[in-house]
Amino acid sequence: MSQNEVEKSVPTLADVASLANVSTATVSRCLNSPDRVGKDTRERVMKAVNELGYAPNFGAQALAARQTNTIGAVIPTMENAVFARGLQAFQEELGRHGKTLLLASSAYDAELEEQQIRALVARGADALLLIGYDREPEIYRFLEKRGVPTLIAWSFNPAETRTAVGFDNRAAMRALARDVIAQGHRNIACITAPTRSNDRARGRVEGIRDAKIEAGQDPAEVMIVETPYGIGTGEEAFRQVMAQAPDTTAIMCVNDVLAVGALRAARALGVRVPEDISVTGFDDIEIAALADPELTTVHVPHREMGRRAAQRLIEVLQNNVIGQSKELPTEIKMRQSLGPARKA
Amino acid sequence: MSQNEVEKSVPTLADVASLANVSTATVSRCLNSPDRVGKDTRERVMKAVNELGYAPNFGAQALAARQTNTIGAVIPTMENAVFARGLQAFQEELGRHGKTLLLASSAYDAELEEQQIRALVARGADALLLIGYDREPEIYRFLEKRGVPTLIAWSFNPAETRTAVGFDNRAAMRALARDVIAQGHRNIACITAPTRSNDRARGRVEGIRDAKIEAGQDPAEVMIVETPYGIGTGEEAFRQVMAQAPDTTAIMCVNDVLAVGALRAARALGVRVPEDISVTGFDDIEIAALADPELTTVHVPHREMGRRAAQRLIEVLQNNVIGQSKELPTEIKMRQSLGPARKA
DNA sequence: GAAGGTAATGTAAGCGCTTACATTTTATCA
DNA sequence: TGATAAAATGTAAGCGCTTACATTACCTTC
Repeated sequence: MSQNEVEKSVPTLADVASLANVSTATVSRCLNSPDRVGKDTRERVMKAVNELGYAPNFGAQALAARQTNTIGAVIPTMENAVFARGLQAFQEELGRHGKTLLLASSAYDAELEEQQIRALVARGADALLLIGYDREPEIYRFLEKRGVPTLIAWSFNPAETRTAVGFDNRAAMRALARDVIAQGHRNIACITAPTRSNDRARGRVEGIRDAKIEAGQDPAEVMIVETPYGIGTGEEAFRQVMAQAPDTTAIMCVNDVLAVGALRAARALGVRVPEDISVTGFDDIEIAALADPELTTVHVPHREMGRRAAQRLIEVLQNNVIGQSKELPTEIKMRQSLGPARKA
Repeated sequence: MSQNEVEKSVPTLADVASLANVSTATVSRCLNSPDRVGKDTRERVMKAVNELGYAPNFGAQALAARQTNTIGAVIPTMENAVFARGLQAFQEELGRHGKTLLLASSAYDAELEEQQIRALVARGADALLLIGYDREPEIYRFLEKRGVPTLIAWSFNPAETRTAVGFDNRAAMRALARDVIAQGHRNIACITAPTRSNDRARGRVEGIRDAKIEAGQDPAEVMIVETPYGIGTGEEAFRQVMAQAPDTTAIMCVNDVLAVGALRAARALGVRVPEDISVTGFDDIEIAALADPELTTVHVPHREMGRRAAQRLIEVLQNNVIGQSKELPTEIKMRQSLGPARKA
């Protein structure tokens, strides 16, 4: 020992160094690349580390190493099960690689999202995960200027240049719409979340129109009701469709939550699903299978998406190259809420 | 201008200072305590900041200021809606005060939780939010040694000394159990999540026993089935109760997810709820009101808890004092799944 | 056994910011 | 108007770590 007065404060690298009788450089090497240090030296240093209960100072490390081992994510909200699920997998994978998650949410508000992105960058996020492509070009410019690698999730669009790990929202909904049309439905309504600065919702709506066109029908026939995310808003939207377009035989919702709302409203109104009207969702979250009738929907591999996104970002940090976009497959879950169109 | 060669790299405080023709100290003051700087100087500096697109370097700031403005939280999992909801509110409130959330999850695993706590501290979390009291004393010692203020959420137990913002799990369940007993139930079963290192679940189970005792009944009569969190596991547990204790007239579950599982199993088995058997939940998440029959449960103010927890932690960082524990009220939501006990 | 190479360690220069303290400018008032 | 206080700004010393480069120790090899 060679101590001074009180051992009050937190030990630093230098304390460890002097205890182990080596230079700070050696201690640093011991901690960061142990094989570049002799065996007995290493043991001596590690012993000192334990004895002192040393742990590196984060700020100093970040400053000197120029990275924080922290990855940021900005999602619309954790209260939406799809994001909670994907993010959980994302965080788990990050943790497995020694990275930590910095999290912020935008409440589906573009301006708030921008603020949050800036905040995460200011907090030293080494890379960023963002949901969907839609965003002011200015933000992307900012990110590039700061050199923060960014990955898009939840969307995959071959027409876009940015790297994404996601699925083709439009194609997925188009596939489901084909099935709906195949059941004889022509008067289709769509309940959607706001499509402004939300390419996922917009793509899904487009998918329905695509299928109408394919079937030789007029895409303008599709009644669109835009409403915020929620069960209650889904109920209201259903009522609105019934009131304004009583001929409707199928309602396609851009997510399961709105669809469950529709189902509830149908029951309350005494409308039978699927005998009187069919309802479909999107996402395949837990309540989809729990609903009564069980909801026909599009299954999205949220967990896999989160996990892969994390892997991608970790790769970027290592190789400094963000690879190709990756499209994940979706799958139609045919359940009870979709049936043949009723006769007019 | 007074520049050298390429304006490639990220601008620093010094760049701003020389552009604005002031010292770095003044620039720093402009950014951190603007009122300590003259008006025109301030304007000149801010102009330079914008011109250069300057943003502070996180590591340097953290190192010099000895804080990161980052608050950590370790939760069991985001996939559980109660945590997603509470955390969402927590993060929103943090954001409102310029703090950022560092998030990790433990998957209900004590050892993983410890790792995550250490990781967040290593990433410079200024303070920590933890779920429940149960935890190795060693971890608390570590946190104290490192001087990281810690707040407990989701639990409130006057017998514990640590500061918490939560609710009294035991008392809440006791109250619900009283209502169950008042409906004539005596053969009560309890489906619970693992109670080891989970004082919330344990408290809820205890609450049932408390009520039994109050009613002059033997608390040992309560059949306990422990199973991991999930709808599927809830279903299984329900079957197990039916098989082993067919006299049971009420099943109290420690959370809504297990209860919904029980409800499903009941339907599959042709057991009517509540005519044949009553089922109760805990938490009051969305599916509780969506279930058929609607689930009688205990409403927990998750969002308020998250918000208050954030406020507390922010206070600590300012005043260096973590105040009194705060108990939040819960409320029994009487719905359809609880009814009178069937006659033997 | 001298030359040349490799492995282990040390030296010290930053990284970009905050802040205590020193200095200069401006305002106030007898 | 000069003394004095208050406000504005500057100077410079760290904060604790990483890492390029320099140095030393230790093997090989012919």
